[in-house]
Parts: sequence; C-alpha cells; structure tokens
Amino acid sequence: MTWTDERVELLKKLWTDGLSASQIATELGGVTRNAVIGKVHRLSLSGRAKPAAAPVARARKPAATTSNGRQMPAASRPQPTMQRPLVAGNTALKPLVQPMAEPRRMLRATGGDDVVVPISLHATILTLTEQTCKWPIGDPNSEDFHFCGQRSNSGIPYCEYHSRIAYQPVNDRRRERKLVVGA
DNA sequence: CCCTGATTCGC
DNA sequence: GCGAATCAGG
Repeated sequence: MTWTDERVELLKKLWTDGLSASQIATELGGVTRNAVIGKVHRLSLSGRAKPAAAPVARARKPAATTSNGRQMPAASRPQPTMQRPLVAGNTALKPLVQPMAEPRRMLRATGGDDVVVPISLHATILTLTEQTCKWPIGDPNSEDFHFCGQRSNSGIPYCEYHSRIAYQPVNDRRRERKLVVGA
C-alpha cells in the first residue's frame, strides 16, 4: 500500500480525532498499526495535544547485538537529558468515543438454561477488534446501538455466550428457545 | 493475554 | 520514506 494524499489526510484526521493507531490501520486497510505509527512520526504529528509536555527520552535495548548482527553505536546514541517527564505517553488525553454511560444490563435466556448474558461493554464499531464479541445490541438506527464487546476466542466473532446463540446446533430438535437479546 | 504509542534501522 | 521488530507501559 502506498501513502496517497487521501490516505495521509485520512490518517491525519483519524489521528487527531483520537483514534488509536490500530484502529486507524483497520480503517485505512492494507497497513499495520506500526505503519501508521511510523507515518505519524514522520509527519511529525505525534503528540496528540500535549503542548507543554516534556519530551520523554526513552532508552531502548541495552543489548548490543540483534539477531541480524546489528551493532548499536552506543557512543553516538542520544543521551537522556536531566529533564523529568511530567507525563509519559499521550494516552491520557485521548478523547472518549463514548460520552454517555449506559446502565449495564444483565439478560437471561428464558428457556430455563439459566445462562447469564455477558454484561454489555458498549463496544462501538471502532472499538471492535479481532477478538471482541461483535454481537449487536439494540436498534442499529438508534444512538444506543452497540456491540457486546466481550472477549472472544481467537478467530471467533462472538463471545462464548453469543457463540451459543449464533451457532445453535441444527440437530437439537424442538430446542427452540426464545432468547431475549439486545436491549 | 489483550492493548497502547515510541523507537530503531535494514530495506 | 517505509514499516517490522522491539521496546516500555496500561
């Protein structure tokens, strides 16, 4: 993938909007979060709103050699200054995607299994990753719409509970259960 | 373990 | 310039 003007612009927008590098990478497609971060640095738009933040000097690896046989010219490495960083990292000011706190609900299946439905984490489309439950909750047309957001096993789009609903065995004859889903 | 951004350096 | 590897940290 190449960094076209459009992609760079989108990157800038999403980054300043406070999205994480991995989220931006997903949004852009064809790039990893490392690529995004690298580009962000090259564009010099790293510190997302941290006017007076002291630069954080990071010492990397003490090791002198890597598997490639790289040698670190330790003498030429920039030395840490005496400055005491006020804050490390810029994650703190990252704007919350969800301003509204929703009362959490517990739902139960009504079939008698007495299975507890996971608490909704109010995940949005941008919050979802490879291993967050993508079970939709609520009316997609509503502001309140969100996803389950529970951790799911690798490669499985739903959490344990919602997998059961999603992948009900077809052979279980007359096992129909009216399930209260969504909110 | 999942995630976050930061950094280095071979390409 | 690019981004994988690797780091430190939550």
